Amino acid sequence: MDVRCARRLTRPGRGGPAAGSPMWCVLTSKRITLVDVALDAGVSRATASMVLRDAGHISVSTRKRVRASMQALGYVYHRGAASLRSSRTMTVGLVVPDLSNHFMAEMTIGLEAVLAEHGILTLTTNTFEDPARQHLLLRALFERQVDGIIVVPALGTEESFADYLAGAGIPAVISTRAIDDDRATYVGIDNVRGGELAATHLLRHGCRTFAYLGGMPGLRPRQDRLRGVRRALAPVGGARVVTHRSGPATGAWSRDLAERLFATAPLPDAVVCHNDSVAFGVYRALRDVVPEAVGTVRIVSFDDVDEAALWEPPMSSVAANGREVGLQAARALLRRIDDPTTQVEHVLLAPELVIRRSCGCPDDSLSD
Amino acid sequence: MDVRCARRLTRPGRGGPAAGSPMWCVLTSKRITLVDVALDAGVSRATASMVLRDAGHISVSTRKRVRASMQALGYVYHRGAASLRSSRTMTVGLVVPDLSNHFMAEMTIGLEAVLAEHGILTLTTNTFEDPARQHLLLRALFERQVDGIIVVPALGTEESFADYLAGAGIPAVISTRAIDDDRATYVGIDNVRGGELAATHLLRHGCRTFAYLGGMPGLRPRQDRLRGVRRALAPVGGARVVTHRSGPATGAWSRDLAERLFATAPLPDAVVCHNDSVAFGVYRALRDVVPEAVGTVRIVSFDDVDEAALWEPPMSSVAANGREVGLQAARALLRRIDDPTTQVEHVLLAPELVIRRSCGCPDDSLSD
DNA sequence: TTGTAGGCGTTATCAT
DNA sequence: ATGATAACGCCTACAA
Repeated sequence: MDVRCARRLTRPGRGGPAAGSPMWCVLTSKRITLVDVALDAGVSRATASMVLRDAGHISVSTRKRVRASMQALGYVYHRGAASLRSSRTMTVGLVVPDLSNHFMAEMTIGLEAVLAEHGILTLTTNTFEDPARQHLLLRALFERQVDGIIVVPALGTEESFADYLAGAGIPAVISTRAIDDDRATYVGIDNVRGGELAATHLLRHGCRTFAYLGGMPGLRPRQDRLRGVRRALAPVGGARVVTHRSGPATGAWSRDLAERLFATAPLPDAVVCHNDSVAFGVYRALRDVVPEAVGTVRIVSFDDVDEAALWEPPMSSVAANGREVGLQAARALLRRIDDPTTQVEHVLLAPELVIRRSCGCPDDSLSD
Repeated sequence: MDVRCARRLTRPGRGGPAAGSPMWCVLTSKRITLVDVALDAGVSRATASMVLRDAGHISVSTRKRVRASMQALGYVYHRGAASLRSSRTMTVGLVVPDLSNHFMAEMTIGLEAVLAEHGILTLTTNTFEDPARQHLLLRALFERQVDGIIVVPALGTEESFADYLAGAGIPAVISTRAIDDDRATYVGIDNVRGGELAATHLLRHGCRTFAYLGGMPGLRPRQDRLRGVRRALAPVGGARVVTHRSGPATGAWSRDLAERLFATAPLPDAVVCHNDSVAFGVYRALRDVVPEAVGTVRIVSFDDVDEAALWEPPMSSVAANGREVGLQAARALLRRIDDPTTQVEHVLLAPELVIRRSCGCPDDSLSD
């Protein structure tokens, strides 16, 4: 008996397994391939392949026949085999330092959504901010012949990383954390502008002494935001950044820091926090060590996570739309995959200051 | 000239590109394969393949020679081709409804870490709680021949889903949201126990009227937590759940709801929130409509995200360790991939109540 | 210890 | 419009 003639084996007449059930393959553990379909439909592999991909010119009747066979046999496309031949895997790699960071999770979702729209799946990898791990993961991605790659460089990523990436010869986009390299597209938010936005608003409230808390020193986002703050302060006499401390952008860290900081030194007029978590930690510390200051210090942070609006006081925050960054990054990558000769791009998304009460506004009234 | 003899083309003597540079492949766009390596090292494809995988018995000298050639030519393993032959892709699929949910992001990280440890990469897909999308993504995963799959079923997933999954014949684990099916391993937290923990503690504070807010009605976690609460209340005379409302477990939703709820009805003694976000929204509503109640209503939530400890008042929360769930799920999957005949498991992780002040404890003193 | 000869499931290039 | 045939890059017997 010809095993290839699967249909006869799989169709036990009325009352058998539902049409399209992969029962047969489960029972015999023999994979249904295109030749099974072709045989069943009475055409050649080539023809079957073409109807599969809607390629070439196939008569309606054959097309129908082949589709019916696919259905009946429970055929599932073997993209791996196809990739071997077509050298497109319809898979891209994503390398992020920390998926539990809300911004990056949002970015990932945005990315994944537009890629999936195009039939492309995402290999997500988390580096835990470890460059060595990042290198390993990148290699693993290359071994899988990803069609493109999106990476948010880990803290401590060396210069050579850019070479490695460029050397791989596949479309790449760097996101969120810019690096000094012009061979890969970059997509991120305009952090300098964000810093300016925050500082300018605080200045209007009459603030003159500023603190900047949180964010890792080696990373561009912190440098840029701080630069933005300073740029806004520069033209205003007496306005300056009196303290800035770098560190992991977490509430646990900032709480500890702020407890020590505010117990000894005089409070600044304003503190701009690297992100909302940092601000949350600062508030906790304030409440615990100098509760009377909670209503006085003006605070602005970055990201505008959902909790910001619920915080007491409602947090003024520079919104960084991670979802949008993801969308844009994916689209930029798609453009380069489509045509690798296209110009390398630098996409900078404009942030927006969401004014609530932590900055000292009585409510949402003070327009910007 | 034989293109296969790559070494001569790629080694322009001293001063050329760094050893290991994939310069050649970039210039000619011809992929370096195992036969290039074999030719360069003067061995057969098979031998080269074996040193690649540390299989068989190869003499040290050949092994060294082959490795050197791989290095020199900038060879990168083509896992897709290998998969075609070995039928293992070293790739698993992950299907989650919402990566921006902190618990799921944590789970994903945990998962991905242990899988990566084993050389397995994760195809992450987000369903946005859409069963149709979930079906599509699942199929895309199958087409890529994933070695296994981990899924957190989307809201509205139908019964047939279990059949589809089982029919695919690949190792699968369901996580976080149990479904009524015994063909796939399940890994999640013990939500009934969690509910009991929360309610029991609140009972000790003298609470008798309870509200349960948030969580979607069709999902097991909500049903289980509520069941746990009720089970704890049952033996106590006069204690009961006076209101329970279902809905998306977000602060925006709960804030709206609570504003309406607490403006009209009398406040319950205690409210247990489906997760921290819900609790945050409730507090915002309380502050906005009945500020005097902020210190009186006792609140316990689930998840214990970082913000919970920083909240005012510090939030008492039933910790759901997403990272750990991810680890366990990955390990369970690995076991089934290793040996598909192993028993299907049901792993239930014990939650832990983290007591802070929102429940009414003066500080961390009231032991449980 | 090493080499030879298929084959994995698909797509591409010819013919017909 | 359809069919035969040769890749794609690797792995697995089995033979030497």
